[in-house]
Amino acid sequence: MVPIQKVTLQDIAKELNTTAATVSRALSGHAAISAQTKKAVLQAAKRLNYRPNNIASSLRLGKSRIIGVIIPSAEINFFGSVVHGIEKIANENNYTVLLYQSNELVDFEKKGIETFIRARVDGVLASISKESGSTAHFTEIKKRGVPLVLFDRVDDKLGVPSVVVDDYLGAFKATQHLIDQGCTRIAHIGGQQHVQIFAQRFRGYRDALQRNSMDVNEELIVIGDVSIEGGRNCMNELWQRQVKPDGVFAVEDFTALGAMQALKAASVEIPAEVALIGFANEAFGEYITPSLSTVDQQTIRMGEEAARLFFTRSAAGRFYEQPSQKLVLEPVLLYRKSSLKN
Amino acid sequence: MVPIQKVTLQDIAKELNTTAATVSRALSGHAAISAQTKKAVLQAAKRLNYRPNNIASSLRLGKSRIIGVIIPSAEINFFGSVVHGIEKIANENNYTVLLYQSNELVDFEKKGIETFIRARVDGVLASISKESGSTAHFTEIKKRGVPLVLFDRVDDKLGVPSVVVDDYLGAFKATQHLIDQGCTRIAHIGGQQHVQIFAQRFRGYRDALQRNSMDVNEELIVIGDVSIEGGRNCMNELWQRQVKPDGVFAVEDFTALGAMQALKAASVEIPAEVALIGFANEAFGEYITPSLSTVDQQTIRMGEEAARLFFTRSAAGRFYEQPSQKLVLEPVLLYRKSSLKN
DNA sequence: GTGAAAGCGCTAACAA
DNA sequence: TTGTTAGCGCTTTCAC
Repeated sequence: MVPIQKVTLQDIAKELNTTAATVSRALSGHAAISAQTKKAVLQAAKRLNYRPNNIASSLRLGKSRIIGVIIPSAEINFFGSVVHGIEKIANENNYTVLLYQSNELVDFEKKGIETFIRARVDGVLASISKESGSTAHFTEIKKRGVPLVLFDRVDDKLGVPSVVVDDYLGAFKATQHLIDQGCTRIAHIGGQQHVQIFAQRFRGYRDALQRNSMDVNEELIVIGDVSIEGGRNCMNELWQRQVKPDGVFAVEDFTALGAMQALKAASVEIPAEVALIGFANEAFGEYITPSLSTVDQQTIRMGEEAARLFFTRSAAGRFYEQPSQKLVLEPVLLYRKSSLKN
Repeated sequence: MVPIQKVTLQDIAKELNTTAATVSRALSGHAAISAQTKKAVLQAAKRLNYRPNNIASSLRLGKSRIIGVIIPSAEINFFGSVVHGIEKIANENNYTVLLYQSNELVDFEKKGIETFIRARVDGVLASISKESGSTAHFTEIKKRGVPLVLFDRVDDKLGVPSVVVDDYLGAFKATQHLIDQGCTRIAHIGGQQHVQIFAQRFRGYRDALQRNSMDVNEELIVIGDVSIEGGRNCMNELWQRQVKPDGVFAVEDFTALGAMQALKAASVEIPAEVALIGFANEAFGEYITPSLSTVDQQTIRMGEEAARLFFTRSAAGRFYEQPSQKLVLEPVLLYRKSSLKN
């Protein structure tokens, strides 16, 4: 039989023949309180094992000290890592993070938004699901005056602050790296071009070639599904064409993994015959053989910056009464075995 | 300039010349309400874009409809997957899940517990961090009458319901599988024996050998650090000994990965010369070459069962006034290329 | 420096 | 079927 404790400010007050108001002030470090009372309250609180009821305080204050975060999936390393960054800053500000997974589906996204509004979170940080045709449901958050910050998968049309990584630059750097390794026939395995970030990576690839006075050869470009399967198929197709690549920039790590599997199956040496680089720095990249060169997207910083954007803009006054900001982070190249010929 | 909406039951009531109580009843599907009123309320609620304030309702009802979950790390695939299972059942019951990462540190664990108590969560599901010398801080939850369910990393001494996987059986099956593949010198790379689950996996390995009338040879057993590095070192040590194994059961997937790297470095063919199997079904196991055979720990089900334990026991009356249960799930073998000789 | 009183938004017991 | 009233636990304004 377990006795249930439900100690409130009242209980402490009774104990000391004073009122809840005084106890509240003592505990919250209010200035106008005698050292003596304060000490007595602190002791009694400890003795009775008092724990503040955040629900009551939230109701009274009209703020919950909770940030709601919507991500497509916690199982994608990228998002897990961003959340880490968010949590860090949130903790520093005595905020708690509530997580919601959209599973890349608009319906879940809507449910998440609904949940957060009901929970009266103080702000929402979100990365938009791939499925999102319409992003209208996000305006509901804004309409209610609840701060919204987008990260990575953003929609500029929503007119809210956001944090992204420079996909164009990352792709440019990755391609330049292959050029530096001596590759002369660099292929690109790309993703659906209606997805902004994939299109930008494609642009970065082309521009890097041109900057180095190299031709952009259609024979070396193949667009497919962004997945292991997709990478495998694209690589096989590339390998059957006239011109064989000696370097491959894949739009994303899982795609690169598929390409690697296809090359291995064809007994092509990596990186000796074909150098390979991906994008995203997924966890498995370190573990596979050869380890996969890739572009790190500064995930932790992305999370930190998104959270900071929420806090600083909220502190500075009404969140939406400031010009919308877009923070662009610089990606970092990770040189691993799949691309280093030396 | 964004107008901020703060619509309450009162606002709807005024609109319809009735009271908040009636509106509340209409919205919550109370029986004693006229179809007409109900319809009018629903319409008005929609028109005014009303959203219930969970904070107020939680305070009133004394329950938050939130489950707090404490896990060591979201970046370990295993836990991410368990959380998925928890969320599924939570959603079905209209509950929200609050996640807290302990980073394997007791201090964070304590902070998580503190946060959850303040947030007045209706229950806590937790997996204990590796560091946990003492688990006394968990009694704080129980003492307050808040339901606590442990999963995977449990402590029977706490006397709370729990869900685990049968580590002994998983290890037994894994070893039996290597025997079935024709291995006759099966090595074990084990983890620190003071960790319960590692000791049990060791036991399963030995018993499987004995059941098949095979010797347990000390030459084929090496205990080390549970990590990639540890696996690599242990494998190298094994390979320098008199008796060379033709099968290896590693205590865990990362350890198996290290072993695989060591074998590859020594140009040993897997599985032809040495068959290899791990434990945990980490994501990378599918992607490496050869793909890693392993023991799946029924993560989703573990999460589901833990959540169900919370709901059913809570519904059945006072959570702690029932005998404590321990649910043991049966692990499932995943046959992949690293162990299949056929 | 402390107390009294009100109210955040909701729900439930009771009354009508 | 609906209204009245009270109160969940906290914080804050206004007195004193």
